[in-house]
Amino acid sequence: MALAHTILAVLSHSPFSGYDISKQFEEVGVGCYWQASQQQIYRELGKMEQQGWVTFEKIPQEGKPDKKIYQMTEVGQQELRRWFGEPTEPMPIREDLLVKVLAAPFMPRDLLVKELRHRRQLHTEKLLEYQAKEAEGKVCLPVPVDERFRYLLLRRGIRYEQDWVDWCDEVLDFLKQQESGPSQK
Amino acid sequence: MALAHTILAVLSHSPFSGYDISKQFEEVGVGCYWQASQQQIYRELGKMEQQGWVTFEKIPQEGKPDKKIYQMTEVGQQELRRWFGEPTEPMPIREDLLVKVLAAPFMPRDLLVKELRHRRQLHTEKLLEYQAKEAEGKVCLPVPVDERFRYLLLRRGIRYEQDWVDWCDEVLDFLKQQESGPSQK
DNA sequence: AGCCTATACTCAAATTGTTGAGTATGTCAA
DNA sequence: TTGACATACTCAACAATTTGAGTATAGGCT
Repeated sequence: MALAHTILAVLSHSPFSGYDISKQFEEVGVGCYWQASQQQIYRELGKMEQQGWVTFEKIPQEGKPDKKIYQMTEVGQQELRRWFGEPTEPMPIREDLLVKVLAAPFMPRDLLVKELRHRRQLHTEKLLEYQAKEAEGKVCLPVPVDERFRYLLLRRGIRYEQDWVDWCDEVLDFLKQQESGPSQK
Repeated sequence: MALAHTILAVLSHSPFSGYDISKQFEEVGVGCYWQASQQQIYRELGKMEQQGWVTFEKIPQEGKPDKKIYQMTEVGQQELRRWFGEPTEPMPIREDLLVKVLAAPFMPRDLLVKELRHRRQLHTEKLLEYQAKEAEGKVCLPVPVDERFRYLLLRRGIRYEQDWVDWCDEVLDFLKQQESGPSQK
């Protein structure tokens, strides 16, 4: 049920349309740590409206479908606060790449190397993107409080990507060592 | 579809019963980077059998239901190899805790601190568990090849938990600083 | 003129994941 | 001896996620 709460968290900053929210889920701000498709968001908003967590105002538009601007209700705020007070559990990692490492002893070594390089590349790109964002934000101080919290999320993203890159290097090093000197069978 | 491939990866080490596999998913070896419930595994094994990726041998047992020992087929091996050659994408992070940080500017600060300490604790425990495992494994060399690959997975787990602990500390520091000197509004 | 992208939302289907109950028995400890 | 725990699997229902199509129009590119 965390999707609903993520939407509530977004709406606590300001009212948005479903489309706006889905855009935010694609961006670095939200999307780098919680993904959801447009369809999921629309459906969830529908459910949330039924539960009274949000209300919407229909904005008629010409040439486009009517926009629905969603806003948190008092009930929604209470729900968010209630959820905020509950302890969370870490999400389990679910990574195809790690499954590949599990299967690796029985697979051609070069395919694994290729894959690791590929992943290293992807994580490096993300990392650079986040670091650019970080440098950008550091220019102008003072910053409003919620910007500072966003910065902490960005830090989480940076660490995460850096960690992946480092691990890829570690594995790549391991494989190189194995190759050069397979001293033990 | 990665669950099926994870099961194939497990079965490439040796034949197992569904129950055995589900046990492995609970352990550090597999479970720390791919979770699945017993029911999921049984269901998946059923599907895989229909597709011809695995076969099973019924082992009658006294006092217990018959055991089904699953084994990869030639087709299953081919499938695993095909999948192994395909590039993988990083899984998106989905963390309640990060959603909480997003909502944090509008929530009581002490609840966030409590939550961060809680999570820091959980990750520290995991970390110690993994590090114990690491130290254990380092005693006796030489090690067979597939043990070495398992070690790389353990390293991924260690890094992951360490990274979470470090980030929690970073956020906790940030909050302490905010508290003591809220110089800018 | 034809195509792609962006805005803005809806509906349906398939797959995956979670939760809980049900069947059966052996072992170990309080 | 009662209750918890481990073995070993099945079935059912629900919730969540993914995938894809469908409706509609404006604006820009070729």
